Amino acid sequence: MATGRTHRPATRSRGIPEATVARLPLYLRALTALSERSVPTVSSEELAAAAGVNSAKLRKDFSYLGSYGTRGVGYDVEYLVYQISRELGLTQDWPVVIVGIGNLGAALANYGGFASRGFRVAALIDADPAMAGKPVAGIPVQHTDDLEKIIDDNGVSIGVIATPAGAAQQVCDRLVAAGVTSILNFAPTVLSVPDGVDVRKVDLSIELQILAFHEQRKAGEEAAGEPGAVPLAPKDSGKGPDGDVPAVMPA
Amino acid sequence: MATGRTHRPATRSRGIPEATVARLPLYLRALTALSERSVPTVSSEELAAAAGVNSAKLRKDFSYLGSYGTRGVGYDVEYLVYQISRELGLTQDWPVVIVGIGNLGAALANYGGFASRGFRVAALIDADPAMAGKPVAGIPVQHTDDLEKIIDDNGVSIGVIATPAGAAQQVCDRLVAAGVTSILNFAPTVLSVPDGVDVRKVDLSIELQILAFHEQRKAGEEAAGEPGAVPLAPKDSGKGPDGDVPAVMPA
DNA sequence: ATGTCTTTGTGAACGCGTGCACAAAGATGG
DNA sequence: CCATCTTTGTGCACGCGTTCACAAAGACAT
Repeated sequence: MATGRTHRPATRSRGIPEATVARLPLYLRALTALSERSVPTVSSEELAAAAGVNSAKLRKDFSYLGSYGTRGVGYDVEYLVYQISRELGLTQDWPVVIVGIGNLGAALANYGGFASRGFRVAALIDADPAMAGKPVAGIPVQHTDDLEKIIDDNGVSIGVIATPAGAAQQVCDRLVAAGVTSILNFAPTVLSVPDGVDVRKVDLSIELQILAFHEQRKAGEEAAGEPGAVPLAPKDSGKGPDGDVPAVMPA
Repeated sequence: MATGRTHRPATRSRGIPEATVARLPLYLRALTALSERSVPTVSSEELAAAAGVNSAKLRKDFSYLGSYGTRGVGYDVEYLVYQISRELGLTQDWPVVIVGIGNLGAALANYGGFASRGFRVAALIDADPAMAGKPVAGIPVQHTDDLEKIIDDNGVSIGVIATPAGAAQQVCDRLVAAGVTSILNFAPTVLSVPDGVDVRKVDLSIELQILAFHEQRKAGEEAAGEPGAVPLAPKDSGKGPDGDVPAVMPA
């Protein structure tokens, strides 16, 4: 691209495509593994294979960060680890609160992957008074009443919601009002937030349903032999006819 | 967002776009809520709002399934619930095994969202002999040695991997060899699988890293000139891509 | 220095997904 | 039966992301 200066004001969002941002953590993980094995350099081909992506895509991704490679050699592993870490903002410490300490919330609190890289569980919050003070993963659970104070005292800007669906929006509103601007939502609900707040959703049952769709398609195809000629209902998966009938027909 | 699957042509001759499939569970959830409130019909506008998507997108999504709406009225809720359920393959029962019963695996076993719609936890599997026989979520944990037999006996085609990263690929290989063709992977590793096997990845730390990127960008931008609330000043308030001092230069 | 070989960085084409805007379809009321 | 109103279904254009293919850049050997 431009061999000279960026042709755009600094106030504009840096031109890194969202899809690229989503892959940077993947590259970082692969690079960290290489770094631990003291591998000095790596080619786009090798790294792409380790990250499970196309090598041209990887090179283009890195080109958005700048020209950190050496032609004929590859990329310097340590240098790239640093650059990606910096780009992702992992050179600083991010305090995180987890709200909703049920089975999932407790698992998240115990999850090593959080602390491993830049993230620190600053507090655990739950609405159940019986939980208050009880330590989970070595951190005492605090009551929802103190949510705003906890956010403020710890300078938290990232919140994790692991509450039941019914409580998620309310918790979300309070987090945002208290200053949280990034939310990772595990509750099976659509959260509405004001502009400027990022929400990422992790929905376990949706992932399973998507798998089920493909699974059914696979089963249907092998029954039909060749796809393409079946306009409707390749549904039987070999488990026998189900005799389902629509509960309601359209008027 | 938590995507991640093996690259494949995917679009069969008569295929529903992948992006649409990913939204169907969202619609289904919204429709189920309406159904429980005995709402007879719903317009694309209302349903789209409930699902958090654009109404034109929703109508186009439904058009891939067929013409189930009535112009001037909207969509019949019950009928649409049935059609989407059928399309996703949720009218049949999907036995699922969870491998790796640590904090996360146990949380998944207890997660109500699984059983709620078509999915049934057929077995819990762990490599730790001390876990064997111990009930989790009312289901006794079985040892990894019996993995193949369990898959076979229960006709399992969907597996959930919640093991440490180091064990994931090996577990994956055994699942696939035993007949599993869809895998939901929680381990922070890239799994390689043969063609015909679908993998979806849920990576908690990647989600957080993506949030951190946006969070950093937001913090960097507001340094450019907005008076008033400055919640917390990031140490690395580096604004430009250039100008920062790298810790390590490429050799 | 020069040539060869490796690997990056990127221009360009392509395909997918999104959203606008509108005509067609059907309900509803007179 | 006709007019009007509501809402669907979709043609179309646009932008993003992916991939190919190759010239440029540098390492390395002679």
